[in-house]
Amino acid sequence: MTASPFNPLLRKLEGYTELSAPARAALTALAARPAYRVAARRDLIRRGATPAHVYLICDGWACRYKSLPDGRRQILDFLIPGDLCDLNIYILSRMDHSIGAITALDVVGIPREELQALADAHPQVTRALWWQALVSKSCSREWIVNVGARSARERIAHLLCEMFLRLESVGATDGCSCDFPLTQADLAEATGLTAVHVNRTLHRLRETGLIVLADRRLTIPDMAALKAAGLFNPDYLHLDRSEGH
Amino acid sequence: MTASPFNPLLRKLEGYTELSAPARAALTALAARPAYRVAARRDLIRRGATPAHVYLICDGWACRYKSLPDGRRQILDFLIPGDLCDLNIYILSRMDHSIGAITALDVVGIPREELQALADAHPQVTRALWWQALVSKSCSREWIVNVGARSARERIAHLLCEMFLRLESVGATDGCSCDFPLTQADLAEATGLTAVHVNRTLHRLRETGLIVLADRRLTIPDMAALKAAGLFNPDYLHLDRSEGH
DNA sequence: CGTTCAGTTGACCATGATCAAGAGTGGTGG
DNA sequence: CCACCACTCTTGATCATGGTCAACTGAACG
Repeated sequence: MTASPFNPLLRKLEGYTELSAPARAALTALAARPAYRVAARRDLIRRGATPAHVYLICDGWACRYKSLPDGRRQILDFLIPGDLCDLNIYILSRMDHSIGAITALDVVGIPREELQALADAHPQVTRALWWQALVSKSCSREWIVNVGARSARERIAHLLCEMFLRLESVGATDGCSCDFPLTQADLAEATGLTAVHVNRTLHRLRETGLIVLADRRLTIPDMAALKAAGLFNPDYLHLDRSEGH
Repeated sequence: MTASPFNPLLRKLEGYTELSAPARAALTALAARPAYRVAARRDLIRRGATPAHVYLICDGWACRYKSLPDGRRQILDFLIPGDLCDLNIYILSRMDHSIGAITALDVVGIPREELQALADAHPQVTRALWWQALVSKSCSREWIVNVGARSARERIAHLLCEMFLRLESVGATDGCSCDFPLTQADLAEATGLTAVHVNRTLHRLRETGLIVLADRRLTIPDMAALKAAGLFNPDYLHLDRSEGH
């Protein structure tokens, strides 16, 4: 259990909307329960399950994914500290995809009723959670564009931009660098490419100086250039608080 | 304005969850306002707009799409009768994509406050709307798999299965046939293929007897076979009411 | 030390893209 | 009413992006 596991969520929500002191305190208290640890590469939630908790990632990276009958896998999203697994607080439905740990994970499970009660008591929290749900939908749409319309180089550049900005929004970056635990196989499953082709594409991105990526650490010396290479437009992340009302 | 524009939405929501008589009446009344017509191939909502209404498609087909700076377009979803455009009833955020009419459209615009009031008054409605939002998220995820992990043949077969089942759930099919207004270019933009390749792939699907598609009309003689061809698993549509609680 | 896993590189291949041309259809305006 | 235009579908020829198969390196780990 980390010292203040909830910080990333608070930080993210406050990027979206203002939170009153009581709302903030309530959110902090909510997650002030023991985090538990999931080993790297293990599943946190399996397809077909009906989880009674909403999981909050406190530390580490996870991914949503779906498998096809013949073993092909598609990663649908990456989850980083501050992300909530599934906001099914109103409806208990069967998972149609799985969530797997990339790295070792610290997570807390929040009972649905408790989150619901909190949302009922604090309209600001409701709004912040809605915002988070809408943003995650918006991300899904952008991923469709990524795998459907962009070239290999653009896909990877775009994904790197997205992850860097998301990490930045929860304070998990360090200047123009960040930890980056994804393997090339992970990148392949997220972008709809093969690991071999990801390797070659990363090679070219490195060659042209757009990224420095080694030892699970990513540096983006010139973000504007990488954004251009990935046709990246950050609107869909809705990181700008002023957009809200 | 059609005779009972709201039927598709009611029918769809009742597929998800039970509605009390008053809830049903309120939903019907909500849409008992004049529908207006959008010409085929016109935009209903443009990227960057902040719509004050939630639009309900009463008749016709529309699509969500995003454009890249160089003109490439990716269709993100198709909207059919009974579909609500954007459930931003809590948060007014700027559209990060556009919605365009495929065919001529009959739509009604429901003021956000009114839908919100209805949801507040009828918890069943809230639940049904949440369900609809979660299902649409689930569809987005499946589309990522479609364009990211499936072959051309699989993508098209999958899309045809999805649309047919969705049409069936609002009563817009006729045995194993349905109206199908998409052009091959539309299919291409939805599947991340070129129109030429869609043409050839459809040709092969027709050749093997999996589909009959001509004159904007689709017939699926053997749904099980088409599902197999598209690696289609209908779970993600959450059409089964028993899944709810 | 042997094993496993991530990364790398080369050779070759195939799916699907691109370019191009023509047929059929429907709509529109002179 | 007909000529013209635009759009959709179709097909062929050729190309390229990215996939497949395979072998090797180095690091991590028991």
